[in-house]
Amino acid sequence: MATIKDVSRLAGVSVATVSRVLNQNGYVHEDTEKKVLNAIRELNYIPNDVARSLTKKSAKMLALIVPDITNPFFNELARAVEKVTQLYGYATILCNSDDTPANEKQYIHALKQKYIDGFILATNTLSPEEIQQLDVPVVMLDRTISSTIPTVASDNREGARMAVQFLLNQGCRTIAHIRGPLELSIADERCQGYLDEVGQADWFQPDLIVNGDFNLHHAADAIHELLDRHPDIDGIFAGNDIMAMGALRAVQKRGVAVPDAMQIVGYDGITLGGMVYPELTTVAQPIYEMGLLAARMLIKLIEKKPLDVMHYKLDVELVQRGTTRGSANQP
Amino acid sequence: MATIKDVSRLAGVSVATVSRVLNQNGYVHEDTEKKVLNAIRELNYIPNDVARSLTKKSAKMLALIVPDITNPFFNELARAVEKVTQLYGYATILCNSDDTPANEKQYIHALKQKYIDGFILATNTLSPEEIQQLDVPVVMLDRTISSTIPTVASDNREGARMAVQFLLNQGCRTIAHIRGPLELSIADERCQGYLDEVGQADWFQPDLIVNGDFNLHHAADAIHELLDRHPDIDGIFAGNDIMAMGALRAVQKRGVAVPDAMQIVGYDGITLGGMVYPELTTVAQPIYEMGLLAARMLIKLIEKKPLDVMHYKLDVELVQRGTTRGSANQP
DNA sequence: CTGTTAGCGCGTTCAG
DNA sequence: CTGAACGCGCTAACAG
Repeated sequence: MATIKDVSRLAGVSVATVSRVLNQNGYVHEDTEKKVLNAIRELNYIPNDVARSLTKKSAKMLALIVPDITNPFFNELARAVEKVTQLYGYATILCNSDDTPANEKQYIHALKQKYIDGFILATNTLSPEEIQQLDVPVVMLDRTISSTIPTVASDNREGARMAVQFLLNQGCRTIAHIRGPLELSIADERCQGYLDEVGQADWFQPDLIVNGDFNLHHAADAIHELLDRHPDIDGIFAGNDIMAMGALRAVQKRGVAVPDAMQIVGYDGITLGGMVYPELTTVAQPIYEMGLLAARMLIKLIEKKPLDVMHYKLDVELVQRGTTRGSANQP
Repeated sequence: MATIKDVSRLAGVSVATVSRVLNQNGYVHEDTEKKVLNAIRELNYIPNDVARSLTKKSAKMLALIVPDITNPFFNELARAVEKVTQLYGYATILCNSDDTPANEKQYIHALKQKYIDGFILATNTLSPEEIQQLDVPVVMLDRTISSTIPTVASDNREGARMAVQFLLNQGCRTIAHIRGPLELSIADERCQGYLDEVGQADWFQPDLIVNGDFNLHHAADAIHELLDRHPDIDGIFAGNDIMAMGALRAVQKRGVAVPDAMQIVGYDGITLGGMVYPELTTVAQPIYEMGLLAARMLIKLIEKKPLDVMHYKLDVELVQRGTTRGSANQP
C-alpha cells in the first residue's frame, strides 16, 4: 500500500501539497496538481482512512441500530439510509440490538471508539438522558421519546384510524386490535387510533385489545385466545404487519376463511406482506422516505447545519389487498 | 476523552508503562501496575481504537457480506458469526451486497481502508482470482468456488435427495423441482440430488425443472407456468425456502389444497418457514453452526493459526411440517 | 502557491 | 522493570 509520502516523493512535492489536492483545499498550481494526480494514479494510491480518522476525529461513518434485523421493515429502512449516507461520503454500519439494552450500548461504545459520527436509532431501549449523555448526534426513527431529539415517524394515530374505518366500511361488526409493546409510543398511538374509531361503539369491550409484542408467534397465540373468548370477531387490526401475519396464520389454522369470514389489516407495508396468501391489506408507511429523511437529518446534525424540522410525521397510505374484501387482489 | 498520556501523568509513569499494562505484555511491577489501573479507572480511560489500528494495521474487525439481508437465512448466520467474533474480541460488520459485484467491491475496498482483518463471503459475485487478489483472509460461506479458499457449506446433494425421497415416500407421483440460479454451485448440487432420485423415473421430464432464482416472486410465476404445462404435478421440491414459500403461495392461489393435493418441501430451515400456513416442510441446514464454524475459521486464518479442515460439509435434517402429509403439524 | 513541522493516540524498540 | 523517542499515515497551521 502506497502512502502519501510515496506520492509526494514521486511527484517531487511535499506531503502537504499532496494532502491539498486530495482534499481540494488550499491553493495549488494546476501543473503541480497534475503531477500529483499522475503520481497518485501511477502508485494506485488510496488514502488511509484510519490515519485520516485519527487526525480528524471522525470516521465518516454512521450507524443504524435496529431492534430486529429480521424484520423487513428495518431492512428497507437500511437501504434508504445507506443510499443517502453514501451520497454524502459516509459509510453506514447496520447493527442489530435484539432489543436488548446491553447489546445496544455495546455497539454504541465500540463504535465511539472508532470515531463514529452519529447514530440513527430505531430502537427503544435507551432513555432520553442516556442518549443525551452519548455526546454524539442521534436521530430517532419510528420511535419518539423526547422533544429534544430529532425524530422521523409516521402519523400512527391517523393511520390506525384509516385502517379501522376501512374495516367498518367493509362491513365488519366486531373489530379486535392486537397491539404492540406497552412501553412503545408508536404502539400506543396506533391503539389510540383504533379507540378513536370504535371506543364508543356499542359492541366495544376493552378485552378486544390484546398484546402481541410486535411478534408473530405471540400474536398468533393471542389471537387464538381472543377468538375463543369472542367468536363473533370478524375484523382484526394489527399494530404491525408481522403481527397481522401471525393473526392470519392463526385464523387460517382455525379454518376461518379470509377475507370472507374474517378481515385483517396490518400496519407498516413491508414487502413480506405481499408474500403470504392472501396478501396482507395494510397501512403502508413511506419506509424508504423515512430512511432518507432520517439520514439527511443526521448528516445535517453532524455537519452542524441547522434543521428546519425537528420532528417529521409522515402520511401513510392504505394498501388494499387480499385480507380484506372488495379488492382486485382478493382470492 | 482521556488519553494514554493523561493516564501516565496521573499515575506518575511513562506512557510505555501504561501501554504495557493495557496490553499485558512486557514486565511491569505489581505496584506500578496498581497505580496505572487506578489512574485508568479514575479517568474512565478507554484506549482509542483508531490510534491502535493505525499502529497495528488491524482494526480487530471483520465483515460478513451477504447477498440479501432480507433473507432470514443470512440473519441467522449473522447472529452466529457475531457471537464468535465477539468472543475473540473482534467487531463484526454486516454488509448487504444485493448480489451486485459493484456493491460488494465497494464494501470491500471501503473496509480495507479501515484495516479490516477479514471477510466472510456468502456471496457469489467475485471470482476466485479476485478474492485471491484482495490480499485479505476470506472464508466462503454456503458457496464453494475454489479449493484454495476455505469453505463452510451443507451437504446439498444429500439434502436434496432426502427431500425428494421423502416426497416419494409420501406418495407423490410427479415431482417438480424449482431450482436456484444457474451459476450457483449450491443450486446445482441441490438439483443434482433431485435428479439422483427421479432422473430415471418413467414420468420424469427435463421440463419439470424450472428456475426460480432463489426469489419468491420468480418462483411463484414459474410454478404457475409449470402447473399449466403439467397439471399432474403433486409434489414440489424447492431449492430454498423462499422459493418454497413462493410455490406455496402460487399453489394456494390456484385453489389447490396443500398438502392434500400438493406437497412441498423447501431447503434451508429458515424461521420464516414456520410463519406461513401451512408451515413449510424443509431440509434444515445447521445455519447457526455454519456461522460459528466460518467465523472460527476466519479468525484462525487472521491469526495465522493452522486450519485442520479447509472445507466443511455439514449434515442436514429433514423437518416435517404442514406442507407435507402425515405430520403432527398438518392442518 | 508550497514546504516544514507539529501533532492525532498508541505501540514498540532500545537504552538504561 | 521503566522511560525516551520514533513511527503509523495524514491534516493543519505557520512560515516562506
